[in-house]
Amino acid sequence: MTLPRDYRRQTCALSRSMEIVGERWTLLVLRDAFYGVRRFGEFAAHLAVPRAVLTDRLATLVEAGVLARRPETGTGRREVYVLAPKGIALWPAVRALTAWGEEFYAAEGGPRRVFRHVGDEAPIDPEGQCTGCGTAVPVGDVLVTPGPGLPPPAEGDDPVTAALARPHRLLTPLLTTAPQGRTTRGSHA
Amino acid sequence: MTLPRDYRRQTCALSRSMEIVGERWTLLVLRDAFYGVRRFGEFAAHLAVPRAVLTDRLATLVEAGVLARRPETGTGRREVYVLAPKGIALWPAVRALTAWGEEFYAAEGGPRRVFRHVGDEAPIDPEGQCTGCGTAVPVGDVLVTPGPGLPPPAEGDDPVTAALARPHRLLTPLLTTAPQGRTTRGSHA
DNA sequence: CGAATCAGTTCGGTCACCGAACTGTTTTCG
DNA sequence: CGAAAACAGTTCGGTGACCGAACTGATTCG
Repeated sequence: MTLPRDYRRQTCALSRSMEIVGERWTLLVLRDAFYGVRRFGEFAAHLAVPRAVLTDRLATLVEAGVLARRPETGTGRREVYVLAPKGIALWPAVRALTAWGEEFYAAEGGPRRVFRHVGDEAPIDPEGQCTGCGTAVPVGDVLVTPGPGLPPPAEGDDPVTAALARPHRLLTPLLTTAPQGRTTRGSHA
Repeated sequence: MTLPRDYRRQTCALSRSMEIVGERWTLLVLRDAFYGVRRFGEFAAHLAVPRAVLTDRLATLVEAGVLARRPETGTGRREVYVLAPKGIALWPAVRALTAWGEEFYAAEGGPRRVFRHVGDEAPIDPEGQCTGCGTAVPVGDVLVTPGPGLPPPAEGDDPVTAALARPHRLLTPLLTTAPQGRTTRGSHA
């Protein structure tokens, strides 16, 4: 595990952020963590990231206090990675970048996923306001729902992709059963 | 110039964004563009990025429609890089990441820079709302002001750094006079 | 004209990333 | 219990991106 690459001689706060979350794959790992992905194999299968890189990113994020590594609650004795408060504070950034991608690289037919307010199910705008009730939606009250641009579920989908085809609340565990074998390739995210 | 690295098999909108703005230095280039940096040499001196990498990033962003390359208005016949509407739409993402860095990696004494609403000069919160009047501040009405955590101006500062020690409105040209020689190292951002 | 400025390009060295195979432990199941 | 699968990483060789420094050619200035 290496230290994050430094943007030397920079005093702007954005450079500090980029040292933590600016490396390849890091923001995709955090997005999955918001979606409720928690275990090493789930991240690996869903993202199709080289496992060594995933190891490095998770360790860096844990060391930075963005993620926490802790024993799985309930049954298992396995370790899981969950967002710490410092990681949850990145939600506006993840939402803004996702919204930008939806706006300028929309799929045929419309957005791939829509973030909705869990109360009234109205979509959330790129700034985080509920378009129904007008309030700022806290991250725990965000529902991820499939949009018209989402590809239909396929046979070879990994369990994370399959689970994300159904509405799901952010920060709640996505899978209860164990994911399958490690040779499956990640497919859709 | 190479194509942006692909996050294969990903259908999430965030992956599309990361293919454009997820490469090293890219978001720092865009931040400088919001600050009013426009010329190749200004970016190079302020960021201390390898010039070949800067060439690649600017070309990628122009090709993607995030920046526009066009002749300098008024006097010069030189080319400048300015934000296109698609680039301006990235402001919420840049603001959110900058705010996160200020929150968790603040300098001694406080924030390095504060974004304010040009009307009432009240600070803008991480979600883009003016803490004074409560409205969402459009990017053109944002004032960047030095904060208590900003290092004092030094002798060797490049012109961009020096100019950013004074309040400045986003998207307006930062420098009117020509920047100095290319051997100066970037210092502070 | 001669010197300085400027926007890139070229180049060799180093390091991060990649994919695939492998290791050791834990869990599942006959 | 014992075998087999699942799981969380580690190891490894190859490739490409990034790095700093020097260089090029066009434009501008004195």
